[in-house]
Amino acid sequence: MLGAMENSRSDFSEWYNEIIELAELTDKRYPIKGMNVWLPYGFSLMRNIDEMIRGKFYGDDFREVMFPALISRGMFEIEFEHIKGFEKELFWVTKGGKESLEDDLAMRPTSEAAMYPMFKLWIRDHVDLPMKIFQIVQVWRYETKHTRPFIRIRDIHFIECHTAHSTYEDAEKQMEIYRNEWNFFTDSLCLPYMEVQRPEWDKFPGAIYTRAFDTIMPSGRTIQIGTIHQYGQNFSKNYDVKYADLDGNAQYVHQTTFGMSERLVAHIISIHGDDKGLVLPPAVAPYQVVIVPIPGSAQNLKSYVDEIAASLGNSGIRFTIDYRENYTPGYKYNHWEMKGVPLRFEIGDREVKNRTVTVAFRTGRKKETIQFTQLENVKNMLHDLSMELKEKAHILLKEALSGKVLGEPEDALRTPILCQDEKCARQLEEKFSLTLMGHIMNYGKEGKCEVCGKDGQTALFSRPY
RNA sequence: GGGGCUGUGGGGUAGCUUGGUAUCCUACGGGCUUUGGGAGCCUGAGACCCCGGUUCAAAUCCGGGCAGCCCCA
Repeated sequence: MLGAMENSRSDFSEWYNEIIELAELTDKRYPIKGMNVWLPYGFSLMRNIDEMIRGKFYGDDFREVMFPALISRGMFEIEFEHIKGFEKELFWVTKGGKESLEDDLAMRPTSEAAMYPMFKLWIRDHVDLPMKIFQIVQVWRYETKHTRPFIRIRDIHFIECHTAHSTYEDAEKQMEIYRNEWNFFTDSLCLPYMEVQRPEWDKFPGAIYTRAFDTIMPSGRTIQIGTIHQYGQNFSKNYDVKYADLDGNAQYVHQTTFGMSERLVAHIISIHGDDKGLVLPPAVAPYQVVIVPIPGSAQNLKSYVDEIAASLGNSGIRFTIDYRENYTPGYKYNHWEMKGVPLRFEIGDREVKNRTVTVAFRTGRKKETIQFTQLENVKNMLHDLSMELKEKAHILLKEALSGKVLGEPEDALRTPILCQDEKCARQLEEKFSLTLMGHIMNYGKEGKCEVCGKDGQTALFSRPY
């Protein structure tokens, strides 16, 4: 079956659908459009990502909360562009048992409308600020078109931060903190990204401005895998979230948000995967090491494997031992490569006799044989492997930006200099048959607008997922 | 938003044009034998997406629904 993956870069969609099933990440046979079942292996990966992110947020003084999934019409329908931005993708609960509800309840598509009425109760005084909370929950969006696992779904594993501050400047500082956090996350996951300023007409409904973290897929299309939003006082004025400042005057708070989702998994699969299957970043791989014992003449194979396991356990390495009978070592090698396990230990007669460990790297580097006493180096090996992943992935992004796009026609992505004028943007969208994502903040340069010649900077036009 | 294609054991498929007994591979259970890059033999279980229509008879033809995939904007 892996044969179909031989040209992973030329038929990305087929490869993507197939590897999700083979690696047992989710089961997409659940009979409702756009809703898939997280399987143990896939959910373990997601949970490890959650934990990595959770740990960082706790360290940055966020507190974790869990809001109800339902939002009343009244909370939502505060007259505001926010609701208009979401009204077409809400799921509504309209009945309780056999009775119609007097007031329909919306399933949250994101949690502003759920949280901010509570913020109004919680925030009274400047000492209550800043308020920084996050939650990791499911959100629901009624996508009507072309759902795909992890990329466009109706039941989304979502990570959202919400903050409230006394001043716009404080909120801006928070935006900078988000950037640092995002850097940490993508470094752990070995993902490259662009920070893109969304154009006015494409920012988050209700935001003053939106910075999206866009990245490249092997198909040449781009995907947004994170966003940070500056709300200023747009929401607080509508939800009446006020605090008393030092002089006792009522002021509206300034707010920000940071959102991520299971699209992180989509990008990990896509950017690191190869013809053999997944390649998972060591920081979040369900198993960082798989031990494959190879039966032979050695009597004490199991006890030696136990020694190795104990050593890995003491080092805090996540590992599994594949003792399945009726499977040859070769089968197991392929199986765990497909699952993306970063390191494989092969333990047979030779290793038992010499007290060594043969280590195979998922990135394809030549196998190494190390002494048992060198096992403490496993963390370094995982670190080296992470560096390899990062480097390869960053090269893919840079090549895409320079026009060398993987499997797709070369016009899948364009990066001209553009000014702020919507007319110029629309003209180029028409010309390229691509969508403007915005100006690239971290890879761009300044120059003259390709259309009108006014001051501008590098912009990203692409076909987004 | 527009268009196209497809639903057959867990996965991949043959059969559909021309209506009548459902093919093969893989995975799975049991047994034996094997194990340093996808082992072999024996054996077992497992399927026509749903609803309606046409017909003596529907996997096959028609309509609707649900689901999946692809292309364009």
